[in-house]
Amino acid sequence: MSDSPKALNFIEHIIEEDLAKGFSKSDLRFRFPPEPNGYLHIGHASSICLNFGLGERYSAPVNLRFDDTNPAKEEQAFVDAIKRDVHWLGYEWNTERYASDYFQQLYDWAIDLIKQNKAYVDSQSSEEMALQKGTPTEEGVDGPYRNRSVEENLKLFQEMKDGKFQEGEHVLRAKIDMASTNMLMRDPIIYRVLHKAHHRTNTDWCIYPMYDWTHGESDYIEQVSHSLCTLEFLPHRELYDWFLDQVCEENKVRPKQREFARRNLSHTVVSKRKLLQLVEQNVVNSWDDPRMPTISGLRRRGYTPESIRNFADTIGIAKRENLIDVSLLEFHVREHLNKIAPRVMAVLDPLKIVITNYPEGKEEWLTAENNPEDEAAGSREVPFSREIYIEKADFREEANKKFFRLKLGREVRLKNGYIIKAESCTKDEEGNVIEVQCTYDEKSKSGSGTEESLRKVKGTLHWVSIKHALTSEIRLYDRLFTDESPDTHKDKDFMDFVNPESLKTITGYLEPSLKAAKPEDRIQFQRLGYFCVDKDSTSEKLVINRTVGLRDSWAKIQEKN
RNA sequence: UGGCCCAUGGUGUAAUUGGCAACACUCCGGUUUUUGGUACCGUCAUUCAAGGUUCGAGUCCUUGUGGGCCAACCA
Repeated sequence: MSDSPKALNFIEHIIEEDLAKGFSKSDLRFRFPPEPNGYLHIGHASSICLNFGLGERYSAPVNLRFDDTNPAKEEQAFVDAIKRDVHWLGYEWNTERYASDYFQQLYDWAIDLIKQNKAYVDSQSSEEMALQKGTPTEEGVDGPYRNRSVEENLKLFQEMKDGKFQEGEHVLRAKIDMASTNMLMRDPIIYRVLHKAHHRTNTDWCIYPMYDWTHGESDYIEQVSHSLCTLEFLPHRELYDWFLDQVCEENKVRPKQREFARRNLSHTVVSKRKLLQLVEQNVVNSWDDPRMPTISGLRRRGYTPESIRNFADTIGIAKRENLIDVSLLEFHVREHLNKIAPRVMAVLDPLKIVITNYPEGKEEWLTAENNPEDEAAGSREVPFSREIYIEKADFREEANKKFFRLKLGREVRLKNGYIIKAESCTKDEEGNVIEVQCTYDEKSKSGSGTEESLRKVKGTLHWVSIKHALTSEIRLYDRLFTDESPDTHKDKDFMDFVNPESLKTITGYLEPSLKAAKPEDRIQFQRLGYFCVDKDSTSEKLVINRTVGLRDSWAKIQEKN
């Protein structure tokens, strides 16, 4: 894979340099480190694809490591959901790890730090400590407990561990430099007291290590060679390295933290807080609502793992601010679904057609190709009869030459069927067309090979036999936000940009072959778009989500007029 | 009145490490088509600015401009 002609991203360049400098390829190791306090979303997918993609490229192991150091926020349910989502994306982790597996080691190392006079127990309030910490432009000052004796520190830390203190009474801090230009080096807290049950260690501990102390050391324990995180952790690197300096042994791999810019997707938000707000305020129905940018939402929407991986692959990875247009994501679903989704006919906005010269009561089954992109997909039979539905938008009494569809006096091809001609139509009191009377050319049947069947007519319409149609609930999804970057406006709340038409529920009429469809089945409704059977479906009634519409150049032509 | 990071078409990412600015998406135009889909072809940049080094700069240096991050007992 490493001889792939594809251009390398800057992380890969770093790895190649390390390799060139003598780092052993067999020592390469990566990790994906989610905190189990929420659901994975499209932004995480980039990170997952980066890390696991590196694992594939270099045949290196990738661990799934849960960064579970804050029992106040973390739950087993999230662990399960995260594992399911990573798996669904198509990745296998080498080993499943938990930062909590290392609590004892971390504790032992903390004792060493204290003994070396590199850590101390601070007994001030967080407000007092914040005051001493200074600001980005002002140096901090040493606090009153900074020079406690090693013995006292040892004793207090032991008592913290033994549960002798309330939350907030004491913390353990690394003794680094209160005057550092890097705020994170101003004696960062490494342990706090938390009387909370942990989803894995239960009540074994009442002190919990902080992120900075935990993450790098966990990388070291796992011998992760390249620890990749997002840009906001860049200032943490100095601390990451400082902590590593305290424990690193010479013959072991020293992990290297490198930072990349998180990918931002247009027309959505991705912060856990905002996603939660959408759920709680019932803007969406759940975390896996098909409008959510969560992996579970995308899955339910009908996205394929391949399309998400291809998307992640083409957007790449870099260090600059970015806003990736959803159209790129949509391109990748269409690209994949075009290859794999069986074609099927469904009418979503029906107009009744009566074929007046077709015998009443007659029905015949026509052969329809399942997927023109995939011969192996075979064919199926669809029923045809005297009364069918077509889309309202496919008929006009009069129209100019650009309108390739059905109009009075003109012909059109019914997909997989006959050529029909519109003769007349009937309207309701308001003037709406409610039925069109057509005649068909009996010899024009698709695939019959007759001269008539080979006639070129400009338009081809999808249709469904009324008598045979299955009715189903169709959920038409659109972008959740009308603004491309809803949460970056200084004067407006992201909720102001919620698209009121992000979901339209209608009734659709489907060809009967869909009867056996199951949740997560993906299909193309010809000329309409890609759809996916929803888990809300019952044996009585299908519920079908629109994943994404087909590209629609007709809509563009109309927009221009 | 600090420190650090970043800047390449409308969008995202490349550029063999100083040698013809490339790929994908979008947009627009066209060819093919029993999906106005797919496929295929074509158009769209003086690389934030100004200086400097060099035979040669997107790449190196300086300054400026613009954007981002940093003061949670979160990760």
